[in-house]
Amino acid sequence: MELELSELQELRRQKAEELRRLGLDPYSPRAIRTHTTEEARERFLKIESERGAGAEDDEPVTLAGRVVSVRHMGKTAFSHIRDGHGELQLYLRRDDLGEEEFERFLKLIDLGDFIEATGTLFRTKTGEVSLRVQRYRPLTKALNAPPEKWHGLQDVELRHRQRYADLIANEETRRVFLIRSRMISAIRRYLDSLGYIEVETPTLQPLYGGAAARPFTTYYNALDQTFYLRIADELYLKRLIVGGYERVYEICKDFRNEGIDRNHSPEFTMLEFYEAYADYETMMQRVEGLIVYAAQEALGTTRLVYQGNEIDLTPPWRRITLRDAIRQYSGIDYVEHPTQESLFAAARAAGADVEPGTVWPRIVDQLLKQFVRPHLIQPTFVIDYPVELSPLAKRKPDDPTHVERFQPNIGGLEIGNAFTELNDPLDQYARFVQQQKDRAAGDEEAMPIDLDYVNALMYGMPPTGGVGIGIDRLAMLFTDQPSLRDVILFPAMRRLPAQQGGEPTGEDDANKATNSSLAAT
RNA sequence: GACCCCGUAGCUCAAUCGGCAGAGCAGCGGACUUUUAAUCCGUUGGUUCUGGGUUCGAGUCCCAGCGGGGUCACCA
Repeated sequence: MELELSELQELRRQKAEELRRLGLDPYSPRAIRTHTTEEARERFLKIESERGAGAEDDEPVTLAGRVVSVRHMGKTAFSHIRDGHGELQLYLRRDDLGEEEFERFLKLIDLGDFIEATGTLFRTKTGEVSLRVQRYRPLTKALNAPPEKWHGLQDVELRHRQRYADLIANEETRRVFLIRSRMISAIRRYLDSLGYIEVETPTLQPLYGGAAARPFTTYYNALDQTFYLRIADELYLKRLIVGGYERVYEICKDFRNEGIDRNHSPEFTMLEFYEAYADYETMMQRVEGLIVYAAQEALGTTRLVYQGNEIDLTPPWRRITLRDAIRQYSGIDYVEHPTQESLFAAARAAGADVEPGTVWPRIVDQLLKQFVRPHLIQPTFVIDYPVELSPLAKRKPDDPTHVERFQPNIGGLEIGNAFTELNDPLDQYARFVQQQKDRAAGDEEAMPIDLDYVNALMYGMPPTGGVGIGIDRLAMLFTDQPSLRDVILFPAMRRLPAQQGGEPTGEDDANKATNSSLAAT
């Protein structure tokens, strides 16, 4: 099958052919660079500080990178190349390169190509550190022209479908994912420094649990059974606490087969960490410490701006019980409305967006979402949730209707969920049974009973605190992005017919799976 | 899943009330030996997302579809 090239692509292909005719490989197997652009600039600044203004390097350096601009002026040309560390200007003169090489650069090197350039560092009269090129060599011919140089790539769909082009065109995109990466590595360093061990638990699970969500379903051919992509790793991590590890964490993808919006993605990244002999008080301090450290490492500050709001991460963070928060922002005290009918009426009267059939816990949740969360701009722990909302959390000793649970909220975003873990196996079993009743009553997201987990608890889990942090939401906060998709490198998109080289072959799996939502369709 | 908005050159965007599809960047040709979105002269490039319909005439209006975005629902 012949790949059809556009007019512009064909022109560039011909230039690649011309390079070949000249004995130059348009797809060189290797680059031989001596310095990154960053190292070259540092080198020159050092030389300049030693020898004074006007100094020029006397040793040649070789740089490699993508040509991102060319300004031709008769018998000279300026060009910027970009590598993974930054950009540096090339200064090309016909008198330095010879007429043939100089013309060849102008004729055969395009924006987007990778080249290698050797020369000496100096500062132009306009003050820019530059490389006076003695020779250059093509490394990679780009057949696609880069997006518009001034506006970059704006089309949201293209930016997501072709993230590579977005990264080439938009400095901001490069910044966002760099910060995300630094944030995650800082999180690992922080937990490692506290003696946490990083573990890996199954992505494909025979039974899903640890959260209320609809799973993606797939078929495990080798085991001849339906499996689920994990919606959480919670129950596995707590099994490890049962096993005797004191501090464990995992950063992984969770999958929830639900809607996509600016705060939700069916495939998202979660950090969960569990600590024996700790409770939710301890874990609040852990969260404060973790996020402050990550911000300091990734951003160099603990004061940030999210969507126009200035946020100060300095601990201690505000704490407010869920009951007080809802009372303060909606005027409703849900404790005074223990029945669905009563709470529903009060919620409706307050203007809450709830349907008549909404169950009691969901009304509470709606009140939280609608009235409280938008006000939680500065870091705030909302604590102590009704037991009905939290089947895996431990009850408060002085109030068995509530559990020791908190959710950190920053910038109006719910960035996590945590509690003192329920370690009473019989209470846990009873909660599972209640979930099963909810499921029978039509709650598709109620958790299935996990008897093996109950069995694990029967071996004894010490008092334990656990936390889940939504890494993507934290990345939104750190990078001031309004949508989760802006901090996910390759957000899921519908497949375009034109994108396929052929039909995908996932049919066996799709046919066997009772729910083929995971399989290619 | 419902509703609303968007889809024009490789990219960024115009196109009056329904009346000859245009500009900038990129590309191509040329001038220019320190430029910074270089500048200047010339120039190529269109299935206006797809398929129907209305009309003398559709980028524009109507219907359906595809793709994306937003709001809602769903998402402890």
